[in-house]
Amino acid sequence: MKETLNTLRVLAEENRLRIFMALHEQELCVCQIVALLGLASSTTSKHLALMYQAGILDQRKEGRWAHYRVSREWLGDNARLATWLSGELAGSPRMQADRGRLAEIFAMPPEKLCQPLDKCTPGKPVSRNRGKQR
Amino acid sequence: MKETLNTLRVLAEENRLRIFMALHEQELCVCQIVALLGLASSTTSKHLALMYQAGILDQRKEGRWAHYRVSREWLGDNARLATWLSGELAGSPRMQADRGRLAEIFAMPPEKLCQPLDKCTPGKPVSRNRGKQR
DNA sequence: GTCATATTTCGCCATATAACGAAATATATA
DNA sequence: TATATATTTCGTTATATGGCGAAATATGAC
Repeated sequence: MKETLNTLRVLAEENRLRIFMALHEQELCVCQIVALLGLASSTTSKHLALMYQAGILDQRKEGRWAHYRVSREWLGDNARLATWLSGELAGSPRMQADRGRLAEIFAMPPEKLCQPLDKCTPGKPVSRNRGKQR
Repeated sequence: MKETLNTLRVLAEENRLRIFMALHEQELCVCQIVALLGLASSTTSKHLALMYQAGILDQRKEGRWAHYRVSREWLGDNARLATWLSGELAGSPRMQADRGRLAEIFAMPPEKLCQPLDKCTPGKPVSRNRGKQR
């Protein structure tokens, strides 16, 4: 029960739900999630760590960047919960707005935001509008 | 999203999860739930009210007794979540202990606990071991 | 009516947690 | 090495919430 309870507790927070939906189908680096949520990076990092410790997120470190996404294993083990969540949230105005915001983030010039797909190197020109990552 | 968030928040608490599992397949009155959880009746009542307001529980008032059960409508609308929850929790030692405790509660003499099926009237003899209600 | 009982509401206390900024850590670049 | 940047950790603060007991409410019994 402890684990079930922890899963519910971790997901029962607005910004973590937003993170879940954003990382459900794509991998993002912390700075992108910070830009999406509009929270302090320290706060965002804490949310990500909590979700990672709960097994909901996978982490991939690459240089100074940390990339997160929803764990495939977790999705497999909690398919019904994930399906319920997606079904409930997909049409929510808040999540639709987040999807739009994410498109803006992907389109941002490299000086403004780290660019994980291109090693987040500011200064080097980076192609825009690459679409979904992976 | 608000409603989804509220559902998660309400279920992300140990005693409310125990209530959910106990009321999933049977109706119980407050005093039985108090006996099951071992909490003060005021605390138990607050949990029940929270779950009722979230639409998770139905309430049926009969005389001075209030009977609760998981709402059929809610179960229909949140089947995937309910299935996930039941699957996660059914085998949990805590929930198994609760099932055992509930059997004891059903077997209790009427002087010790209200007996909703028999109108909870202390003093009148009440048949025991009636098995699951409705 | 008065009394007893089931439930809820209220007030209070202790703990958990989400937020921030500052400091620490880690890594790439000059 | 020194600097810059991405991320995490730490310390603090404000708010939310679970717990209890006491009081209030509601209903049945006498």
